[in-house]
Amino acid sequence: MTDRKPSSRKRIADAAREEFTRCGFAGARVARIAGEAGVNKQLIFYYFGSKAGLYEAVCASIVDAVDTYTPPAATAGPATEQLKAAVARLYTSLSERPELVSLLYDSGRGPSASRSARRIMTQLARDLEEVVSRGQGLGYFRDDADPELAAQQVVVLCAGYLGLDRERTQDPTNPAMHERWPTAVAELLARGLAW
Amino acid sequence: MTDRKPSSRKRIADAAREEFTRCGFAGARVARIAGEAGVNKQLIFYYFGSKAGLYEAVCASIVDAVDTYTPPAATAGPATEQLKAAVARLYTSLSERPELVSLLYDSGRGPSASRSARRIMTQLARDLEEVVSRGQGLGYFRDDADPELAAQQVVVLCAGYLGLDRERTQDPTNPAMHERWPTAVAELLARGLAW
DNA sequence: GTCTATATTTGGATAGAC
DNA sequence: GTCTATCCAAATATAGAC
Repeated sequence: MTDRKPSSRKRIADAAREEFTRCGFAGARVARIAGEAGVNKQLIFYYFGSKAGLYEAVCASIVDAVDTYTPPAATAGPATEQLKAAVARLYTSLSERPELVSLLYDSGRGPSASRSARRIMTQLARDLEEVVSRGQGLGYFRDDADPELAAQQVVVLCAGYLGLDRERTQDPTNPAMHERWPTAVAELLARGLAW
Repeated sequence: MTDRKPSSRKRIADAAREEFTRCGFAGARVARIAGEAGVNKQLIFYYFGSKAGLYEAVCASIVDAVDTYTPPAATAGPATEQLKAAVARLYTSLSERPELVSLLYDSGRGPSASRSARRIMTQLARDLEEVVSRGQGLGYFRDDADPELAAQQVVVLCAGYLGLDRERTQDPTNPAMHERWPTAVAELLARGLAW
């Protein structure tokens, strides 16, 4: 609050995250990042050494953010409601943080992106997995279902959908789909997990 | 058979498809494509004018291939079996043609990739959509289900999974997942569509 | 820490011979 | 149609002043 303007380093990191998200590692331009951050290009090399170094720093901070992210306490009520809420949480998180989706689907194309992608995937699935397990324990869901698999299916359904061209998934002329998707995902899984 | 060696033009196009698939548009290198095709770099410009022109030609040929692709006649038997077979077909197609997945998730980053991605998506969903509709008509599936939505969910589940880092989805130390995934997808959808 | 100026390298593209 | 040689612009990176 007191700092009206973040440090140069932070502004660079923020601008870089956006640029890498939009263009991928190869398509990103250091000059654009500098311009967007309002600093000299050279300052980027001063802080991060190289474009690759900057990319790795960005990946690390993204991973950090999801690692420390604690999902809200479980909603009370029947397991299907909790599942619905968990899917909505995930979908919202991914919508608000396009860098997660981008990193997931850009891995293997940037330096060391694979490892980051793996951790993000695991972390994102965790919340879901717990909800499913708990639902099983309480007898709401089939006990021969695999919670890890179900969680992965949800993550793929959400991230995979949002990873498709934004012009379509967030098409202003058809906002319906963007709204309907998470609901449909929750419904599908609820049926998949029912006895 | 008679041509033991395809034309230069074709070899360039093939090499380009692989390079763009692996590296994306921005990461692809014209020199590497030439090397892989066993031709001079200049020849690429002679045929395709520019890197962007080459990319668009590759996209067009990919779209063409899926457009003319006719899915095998429906398997006889109960709808859930047909669904299972259709999912397996889709998953196999996508595994064998990584360029489809790549194009789907690289759209918006290459010239005119969006349009191609859209057509591919639609085309891939078609087979599935028919199977679901037919299953509904025969009373196997809930008639309040939306076949288009179900088909899209299947495509996202398959393409979204294969789009994740190959080191994971096709991890040799864990080939189990690569094998299990399509089965799990079919099972999930079957439950989702059941009465 | 931040800038100006510049070097270096890479990569897309052209000219022209054969 | 295919090659050799070369150009030019763009992009990463360095040097050094303030």
